[in-house]
Amino acid sequence: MTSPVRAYHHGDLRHALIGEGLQLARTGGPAAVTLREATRAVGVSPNAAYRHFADRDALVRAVAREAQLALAAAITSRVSATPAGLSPAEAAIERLRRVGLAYIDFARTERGWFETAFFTQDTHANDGIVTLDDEIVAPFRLLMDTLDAMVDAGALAPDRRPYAEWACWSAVHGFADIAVHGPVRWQPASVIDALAASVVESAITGVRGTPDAPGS
Amino acid sequence: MTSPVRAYHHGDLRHALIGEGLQLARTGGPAAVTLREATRAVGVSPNAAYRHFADRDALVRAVAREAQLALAAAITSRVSATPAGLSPAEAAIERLRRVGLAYIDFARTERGWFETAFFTQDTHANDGIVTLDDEIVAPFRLLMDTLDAMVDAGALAPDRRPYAEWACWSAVHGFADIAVHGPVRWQPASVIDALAASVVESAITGVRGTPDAPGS
DNA sequence: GGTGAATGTGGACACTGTTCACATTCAGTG
DNA sequence: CACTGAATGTGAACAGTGTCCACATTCACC
Repeated sequence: MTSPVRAYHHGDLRHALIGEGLQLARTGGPAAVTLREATRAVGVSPNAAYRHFADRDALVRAVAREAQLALAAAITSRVSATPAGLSPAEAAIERLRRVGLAYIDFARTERGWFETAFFTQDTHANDGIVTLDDEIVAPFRLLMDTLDAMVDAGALAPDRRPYAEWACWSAVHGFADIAVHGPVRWQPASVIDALAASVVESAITGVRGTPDAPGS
Repeated sequence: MTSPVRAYHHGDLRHALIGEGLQLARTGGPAAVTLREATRAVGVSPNAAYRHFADRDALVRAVAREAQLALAAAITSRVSATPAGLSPAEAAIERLRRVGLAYIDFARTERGWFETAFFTQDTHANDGIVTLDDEIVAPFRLLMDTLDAMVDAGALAPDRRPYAEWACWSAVHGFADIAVHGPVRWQPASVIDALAASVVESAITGVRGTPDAPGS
């Protein structure tokens, strides 16, 4: 679109740095997204970054937000592929299952992004009161909607809805973390798949209060 | 015991560095345990550390192991305090509940140690086959034992035992991580307590396949 | 007592984030 | 069109980090 080479002004350095940061984070996690490497890759002096980010941390946070969106996209894609032909209740449960499995798969296939998405340094702590909604990330909102839909479809008793999002997110996020960092890490993929499925089923059972009826 | 000041040889530099590393990790997490700071605090030249650790990473891993033991101790202490007078099945479930709550409390009160305990850099990747047992950390073994005891006490159906450890650990570890890094972080302690209790109950329900009978 | 191994030191290098003063370019006003 | 202030990028520098090298000191043992 614009002229290919600009001598001085880059034009959109901020997004270029975020893009480069995403590439670095993808293979090396949040620690790999370094100010000097990102600016070097873009072909700009290290200090140029300071015109667009207050801090290295600000860059990492911007990259983290993108990684969160990538996670949300992966979940949405998997949920959208839910097959037709199920009863409303079955479909709602199947969607919740897909949210969990997509979350875990993303952590395993895009480990660097997953780590980056949940990287937080405790700066910006007391900048006023932080309401929960301010920091709700895209994947979490997807989970909330899915659970609400389960209630609407009669797949989840309304009195079991409160706090259900935390139980689900905890189980899935915890397993994702363990599968990426913990002792499961070296197991063959097929074993991890089985464990993931088991954990997700257990989480669904825990939330609904009763195991799903077996069958196809 | 030994002479208070040694001009050259420290005597037990390795443990001194680990101890200093623990102190640094406690407030600053794994990133704060730096080779130069640890050696400085001990009063020794930075390179002295290389006689006892191959790497900065090796030091951090040694500190991480200590942090894992601290976590295991916190869990054991809480489990040991299980009141008497419950039926064997009730006691077994109560013990599992205490494992989970102690785990979460440790993460919240000793955040730096908790982060350090699960800090892993992917070095030593292909040094031969790594069996699961090799890397099983102390807290995980505690969880396994507790679940086995539940089966013995009739509080958990034997066919529900397989994989139960992963469901439990995932839920509890995931919530701990969220409570420390995620959006729950800024909530008042009472709210986090309620969420933690809810998550643990849900995990227990998920594993057993049916909600616990209400009542004390 | 002497000798080799263990341990600690000092200096250096590359890399990082960050700050300061300065250079260049853009955008808009007279 | 010229000028001027704001936006943006540069260069040199400083402190801090991990790590390697050659060297110094001390310990343990023959």
